[in-house]
Amino acid sequence: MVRYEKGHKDETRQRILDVAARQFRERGVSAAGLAGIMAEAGLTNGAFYVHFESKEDLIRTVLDDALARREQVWRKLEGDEGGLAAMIGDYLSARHRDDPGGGCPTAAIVAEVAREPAATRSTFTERIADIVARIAAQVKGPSAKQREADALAIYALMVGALQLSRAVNDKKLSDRILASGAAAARRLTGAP
Amino acid sequence: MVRYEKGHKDETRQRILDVAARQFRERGVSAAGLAGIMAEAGLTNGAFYVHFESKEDLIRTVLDDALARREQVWRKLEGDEGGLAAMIGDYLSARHRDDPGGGCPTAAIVAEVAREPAATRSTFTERIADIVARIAAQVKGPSAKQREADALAIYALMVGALQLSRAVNDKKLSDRILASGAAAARRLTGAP
DNA sequence: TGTACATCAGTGAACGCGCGTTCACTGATGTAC
DNA sequence: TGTACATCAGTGAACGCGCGTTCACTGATGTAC
Repeated sequence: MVRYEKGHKDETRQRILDVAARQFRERGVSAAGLAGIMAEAGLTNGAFYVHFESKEDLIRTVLDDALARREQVWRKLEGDEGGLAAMIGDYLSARHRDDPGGGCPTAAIVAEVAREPAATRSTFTERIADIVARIAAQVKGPSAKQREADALAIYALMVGALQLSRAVNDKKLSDRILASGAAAARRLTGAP
Repeated sequence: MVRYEKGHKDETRQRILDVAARQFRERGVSAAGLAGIMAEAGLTNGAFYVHFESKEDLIRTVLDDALARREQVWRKLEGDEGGLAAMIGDYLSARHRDDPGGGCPTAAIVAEVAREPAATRSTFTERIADIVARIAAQVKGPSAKQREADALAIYALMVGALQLSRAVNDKKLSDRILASGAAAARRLTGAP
């Protein structure tokens, strides 16, 4: 019925991943259903299992894929002097706050990841370690240990502030959370 | 069938709230079902609607109740010199990390709160504002504005670090997240 | 060149199950006469 | 004092619905002879 061009299956798989990544971040991992994801990808229920073993497999793959893309963004900063400060401002911006579906997977689903099986949490751990290493490479500090510590704190602060800014129902408070978080994160970078 | 002692209904209601607060934090708000909550409270499905209008009503009430209790803990620090530093250490401890069900509701469900209706988010906002005000009262800073900004950043950092420490599947990294988060949060208090 | 068959991404109905919610009913108590 | 009735926290079965997963089937293509 369908003519299978070369790479057709890979494209379909990537389309499912993209839709799932968005829905997981927008609705939450446990609230997003496979039927809804497949429908938005233009497919029916059954085709899901041609591409993935289970929902857990999908979650793991989405995390791996989405966080790897995030790391690429951080990697671009390498060697850029004011890059980290700019990245902090971009992360804690109204635009990012108002687009959870297209934003940081960690901020959207970190609490749900904590409840997932070991395999999923291990995938998450590897990707987070990479991202933290990117931040650490941009931080001023007397030792590698101190730079990693500061990078961990900066990332935690960004993730926490973005989530709080999304949860509160008061625009001005939400804006203050973003601004205060960004200012404090910059202080932690050790920049003059 | 049951003899209704004075305050019996209030006790039952509080028991449902306590069980729900624990299950919401342990499993997540959308993954925790009413039937399971009622069963653990020693009741059957139907009795739920004698006490609450809907699941949303329960979520709102749990948030109000659990965060008000959290604020009481912060309130005890008032006037205590090293109280804030101790509180940060307690919040970012292995004990708190390993007991999500009995811990901070914000760290456990803030991302889900962001997806709730306005009424729920407003309740959350009020309680968060109270807690941040408690932290601000303990922070050193040149102005009320700066103290609120620092308090917001400290709270965001604590929430983010606790969540990350729970999600990663590497004990040593998890411990480093807690320690680095606590050290950075203390730096933000403005203490010498 | 034409025919038979294997491949495989995708279809769509069905599985058992748990969800939030509703409702007729129970039965111990308090109140009215 | 005894009887009739109202109250109401709680029971337990049922509602429609969506969940993750399974599976017999479809039909366009590539391959073998």
